[in-house]
Amino acid sequence: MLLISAVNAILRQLSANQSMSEVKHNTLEPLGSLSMTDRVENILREYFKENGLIPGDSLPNEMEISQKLNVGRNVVREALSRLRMLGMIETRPRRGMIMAQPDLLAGIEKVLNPLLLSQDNLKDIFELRLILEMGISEFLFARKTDKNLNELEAVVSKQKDAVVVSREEEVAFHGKLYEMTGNDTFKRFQNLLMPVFEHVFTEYYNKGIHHNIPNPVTHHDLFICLKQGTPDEFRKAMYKHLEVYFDTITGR
Amino acid sequence: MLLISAVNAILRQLSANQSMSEVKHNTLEPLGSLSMTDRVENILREYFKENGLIPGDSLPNEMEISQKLNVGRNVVREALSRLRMLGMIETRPRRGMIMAQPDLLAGIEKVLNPLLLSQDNLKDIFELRLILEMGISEFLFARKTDKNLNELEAVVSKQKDAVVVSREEEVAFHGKLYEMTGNDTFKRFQNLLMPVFEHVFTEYYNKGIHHNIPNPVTHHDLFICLKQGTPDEFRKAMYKHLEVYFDTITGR
DNA sequence: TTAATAAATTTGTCCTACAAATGAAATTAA
DNA sequence: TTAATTTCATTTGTAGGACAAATTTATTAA
Repeated sequence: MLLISAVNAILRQLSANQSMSEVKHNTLEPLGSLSMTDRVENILREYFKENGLIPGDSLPNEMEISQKLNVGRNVVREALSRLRMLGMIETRPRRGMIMAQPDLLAGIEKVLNPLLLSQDNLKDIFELRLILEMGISEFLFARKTDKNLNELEAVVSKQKDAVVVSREEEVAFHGKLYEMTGNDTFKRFQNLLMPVFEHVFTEYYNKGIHHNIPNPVTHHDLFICLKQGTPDEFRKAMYKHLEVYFDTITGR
Repeated sequence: MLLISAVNAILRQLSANQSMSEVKHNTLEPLGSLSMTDRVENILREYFKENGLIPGDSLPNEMEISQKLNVGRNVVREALSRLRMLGMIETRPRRGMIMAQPDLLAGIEKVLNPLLLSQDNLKDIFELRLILEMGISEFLFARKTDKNLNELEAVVSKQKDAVVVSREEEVAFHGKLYEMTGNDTFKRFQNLLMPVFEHVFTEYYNKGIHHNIPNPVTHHDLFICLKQGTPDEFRKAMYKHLEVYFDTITGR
């Protein structure tokens, strides 16, 4: 029933493939030749949008879908399995499937394997972190509270004025900053990027292209600046703090 | 063969579930009870990492995996289907499966349906765009070229000093900026965020909370600033340009 | 009317089967 | 012997059947 409104579009999409077995190897297929599973996945996602489904809405059962689309239940299940992975749908035993709130970062999370990503992607992620760190000033100052600042102080007090801090301390400090933006997605996103960032930089650093930064800005300096300064001052300090990284992008 | 090194760990993980049919409803299962497909998906991703597989490496075939893991081929195929969607693996007919370079943003792309995302997620995305726009200055100035600037000029020349520009012009201008960062992932990421950003803002705007910005900074102003100014000046101009959005986050 | 029981529905899992595709092997021709 | 062609074997993609578990719904009993 639920699928009725989409049947026409679906049939249109599938009709070209109905007599697949005869033509598949005759027609010169475009590079992006899609499997049935790919197509069903796309059809379902479009169907969700077209029909304005929202979390909680129930979906037709697997058999109904597979019959309407004229594909095997296996194909439908593979497509649904993908959507389930992304958090778009949930199945409650016997109650059938319902729409859910997808996890925005689930897809990226699973894919963040430095060995698999292209060099370009790795470089992009490296830079993305720098962009983000430079962009959070306004949010930090708009949302800093005494409580937040005290917690941040607790983090930096362990590091004193150290120029070189451990990986854990680095993550603790910047992680706390991300948290203070009040943006959970941003925080999670940054935390995902961090290991990749380090992976890229270590690789780069091991190539022996080092620069000594004259007057390094420590975490403690940043803290003071966040407490007493302005967004612009903080950003300038952050730039200084990250200068060794920024140096890598200007080709120096 | 390829799976041998992982078999022990795998068996350990699966052994608790071998006699599933008898115990499933007796033992109080933790909330995050995983399906076989979920577990196989995790096992495979771990296996990729543990064994340091890189793009091009070939994988065991489906039967081998399903036998080694002692699950049905369907379960294995559902897990593989997920990984294929993320671009982690590819299958070449008859040659079997090989590792591939995953598409970093494929997962997010599929999930960006404003009707499904939580209000929190939508707000986060909205803010993320602002963070990114504020963070790109250094990259723009590091990578601007005469060619780039000319292309940007072509975009703004169509808009003159207009304060209100169409959706297309908005996308064209800012999209060009993202492009000029020289970071393809960033550009793609921003372009994904844009529609969501607009969706959130329109919703917000329709609630009638408007502010007149005294001296609006136009796209043309930004262009001039990028051409002749400094990163800091450009960022200040960008803040002004986006002020109507920033106003929404300070609770005004 | 309420409680207990039976039936029906739907997902998760396993299994079998087979077409298509293609690399490898075998066979044939020069 | 070598080259070309044919045959064979392997692996994925797809279809479809079967059944257990779980839970909603319907039915029956008190």
